Amino acid sequence: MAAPSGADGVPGPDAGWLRAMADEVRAFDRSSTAERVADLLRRRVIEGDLPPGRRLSEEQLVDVLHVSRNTLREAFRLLTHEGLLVHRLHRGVFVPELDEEELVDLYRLRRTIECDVVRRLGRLDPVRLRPLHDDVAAAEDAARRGDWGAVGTANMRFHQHLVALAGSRRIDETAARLLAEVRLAFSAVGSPQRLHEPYVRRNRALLELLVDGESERAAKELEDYLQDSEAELLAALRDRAGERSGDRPRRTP
Amino acid sequence: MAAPSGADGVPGPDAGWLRAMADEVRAFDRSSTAERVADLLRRRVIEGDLPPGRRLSEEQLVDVLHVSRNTLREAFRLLTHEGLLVHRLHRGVFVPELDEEELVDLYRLRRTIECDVVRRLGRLDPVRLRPLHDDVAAAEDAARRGDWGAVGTANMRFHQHLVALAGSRRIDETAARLLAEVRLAFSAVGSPQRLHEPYVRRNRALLELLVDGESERAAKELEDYLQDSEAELLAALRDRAGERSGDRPRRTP
DNA sequence: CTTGTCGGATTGTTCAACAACTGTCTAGGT
DNA sequence: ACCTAGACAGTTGTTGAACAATCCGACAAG
Repeated sequence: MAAPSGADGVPGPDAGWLRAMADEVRAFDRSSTAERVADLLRRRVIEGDLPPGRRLSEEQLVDVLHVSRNTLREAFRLLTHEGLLVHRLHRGVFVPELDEEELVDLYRLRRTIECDVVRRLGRLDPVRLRPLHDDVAAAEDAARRGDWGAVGTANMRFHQHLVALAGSRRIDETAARLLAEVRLAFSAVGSPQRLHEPYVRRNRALLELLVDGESERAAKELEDYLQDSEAELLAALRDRAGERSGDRPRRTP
Repeated sequence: MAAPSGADGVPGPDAGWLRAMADEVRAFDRSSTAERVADLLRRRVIEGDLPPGRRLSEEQLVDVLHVSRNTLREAFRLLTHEGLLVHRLHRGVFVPELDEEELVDLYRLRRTIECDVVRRLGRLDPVRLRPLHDDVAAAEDAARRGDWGAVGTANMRFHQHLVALAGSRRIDETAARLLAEVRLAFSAVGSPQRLHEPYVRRNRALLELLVDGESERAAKELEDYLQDSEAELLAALRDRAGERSGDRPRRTP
């Protein structure tokens, strides 16, 4: 039903044709207005244009986007479900501020999913690893150019393609949510180079372990990888919190 | 921010009081008509009152529930995101019919999360296992009474409390969604006794492994457990599908 | 048996208005 | 100077109605 497979009838030679076409149609008429608005806002939030803690006014956005309030609210709901906005009753929607506790929680589930996916992989057809190769190559290229934003994007796509190897819709969706939230944390931190550069190399190392079918070792490596990433992000977050409370003098000295 | 913990201030002796009260208030003022409607429908769907494949008419529900169409649609969105309803453009919302592929996908993520949570547990304070004890006891009690619906409910709560041991909000929420979908699959299958009875004993066995701190063995046991559960559900689903296509004669014999 | 067309029914989207709630500010008391 | 109660303005929650777009079955023509 909800599965986009065209596997209803004959699995004849037309299957590829039909399925590709069906997917295209689906992508085209995807219910539009609300989702288009959601796409727009999603980009803004992930890109960091909207700072964490900021409230998104319905009235204001309705004027700018020329959509009805109900439609806008539907877009809000989509993004809220993705974790990119938080909704507080009678107060509106806000760009979430990930505190340390939230970040730990986020990485907890991320480790669970990604490591488990990798551990269960075993040896697999090299063709399926192609998207991962492309992502690593893109990251290396962007790193050479010094475009750390692009490096971050490529790294995120690497992880998305990594979990996609499990071939599970629900895992893909859950991972997508988590990775979007991770990017949110990224955007709240300065110095993107220090944040992304080390993981270009580690992604390649991870990929090579997968090519060799060393899924168990790959899972172990990924575990450390994510541990380090979390620690670094946590440190950056703590620094920022320190600055914030530091530059404003105490009320009663 | 979004975390509903009341652990902001002093962890003094009042913590229990305050937290309980805060939870109660929160449960009360989460009114938001849409959420109340969603709660109502959620129960109906999980309980199996609404058969899979059934369409929920907006007009009809608006009349019965005395809410506006927009509000009802908001409730639909909430449940759609939980996987308890599917939305087909210009056709309405339906109670999903889980086919075999979907069920496999569902259990794939369920295994990933539950097993990983258990594997990482290690030895832990017996107090934290108390909810699990209660759930197993409730299931055994209901089984003695022959109330297999209650057995199913207790088993589901056992798993919810199991993953709660990880102490992660995101894991709790994801598991809740998955378990709701599992119940959906249950309701689509007859003979609840055969479906639930074996797992009462297996839940107790699992719990005892946890009491002994044998988290690695517990994870392994849980893996088999879920494998069996999936297989049984798949078989039941296949049977039902067979009956359906069987009682209608072929068009061109 | 397939293809084209029509009409009823249902959903998608928008709008405007009112009710309910939140955070802030002020007035008054201690 | 500090605290509390109450009013105020601004925002969100909810409703009902309206119109456009789309689906579905039926019916007719090739």
